[in-house]
Amino acid sequence: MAASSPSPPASAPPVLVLLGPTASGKTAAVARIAQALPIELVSVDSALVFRDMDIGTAKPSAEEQALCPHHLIDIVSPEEAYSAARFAADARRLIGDIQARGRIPLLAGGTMLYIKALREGLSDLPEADPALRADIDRRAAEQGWPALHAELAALDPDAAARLKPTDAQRIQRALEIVTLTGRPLAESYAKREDDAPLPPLTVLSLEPSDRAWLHARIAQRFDQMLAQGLVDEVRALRARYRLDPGLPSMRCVGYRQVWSFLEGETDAATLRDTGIYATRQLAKRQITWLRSMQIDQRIDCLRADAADAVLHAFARVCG
RNA sequence: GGCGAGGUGGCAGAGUGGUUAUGCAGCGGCCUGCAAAGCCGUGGACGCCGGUUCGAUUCCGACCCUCGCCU
Repeated sequence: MAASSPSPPASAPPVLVLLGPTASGKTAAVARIAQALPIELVSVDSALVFRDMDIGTAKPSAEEQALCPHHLIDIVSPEEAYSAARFAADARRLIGDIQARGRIPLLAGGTMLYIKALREGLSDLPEADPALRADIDRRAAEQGWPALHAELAALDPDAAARLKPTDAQRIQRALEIVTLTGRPLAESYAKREDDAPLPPLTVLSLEPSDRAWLHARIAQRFDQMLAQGLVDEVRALRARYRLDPGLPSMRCVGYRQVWSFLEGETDAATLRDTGIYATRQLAKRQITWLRSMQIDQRIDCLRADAADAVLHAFARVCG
């Protein structure tokens, strides 16, 4: 449930968690830890799950991945969707497996909802229904989301009252749940999935004390991605898979902007600008998440020895 | 040097004699099976000097600067 103190009893094998916004240096810290502790990495990242999306997701290199086993990377096709619920189940299973091997699970990434889902559990809700969603999307395109919001209000006034008529994604999900269960949303939410208790988590974060520093790093990194052939990567993806811009994979930061560029909707300068803007905005949302989360220790990623600081903090709880 | 156009918030870009568009960026926040998603909120401006006026970002004049054309 809640995170453990930094020094849990020796009887509880530690589960390490490292969170941080994009470009905060998580990958470097993981590499450092992998050389010092018997860890297996569980990626907490909604973009690293996609196969063949390497450059734009800043996927750890083969060399980095060789330092220790990596999990939940390259596990779905860009044509598919992953989810917080799948993550929670996958991570839970992996933690058990890794500990059974006598190794230490390190969960690292920047998708805070995934960690929340793992820590706090989810309600017992129906999973996504692609056909139903397609139908809702079609009707939204014809009538607009406010109309669907009104439809939800007729079915479940309380649920609708909680959502803005503009909040497309949540209106869709609420409609989906209410339609599939035939019950008010609040009733569905009240039923939690009953999971076995999770081992205690030791949660660290890498956070920038200076936003300008992060912005500079983001710009530099995006330029690097472009230089490494991000545009060609997306071109290849489009040739190899049946993709459309509405897919979760193609809505990822960078990929969405390249898609638009390849469609001829924007020029190269706009691609660079919007790619950087989108990355900054992602980082901002991640930082907002972190501010409200329970974290055992926050480490400033501007520190030259940030990776070492993370390692030392984790080494301490590992005894 | 002459003529023309223009100088509006970090950027782009409307507009008005009095109630300060808008977009982008930034910043703050929300977050239960798409979350690198989706959504909400938000500060900030009229080149400079003088004049007209009850009142000028808006009208007039000078000046400075920018761009284009001409010499």
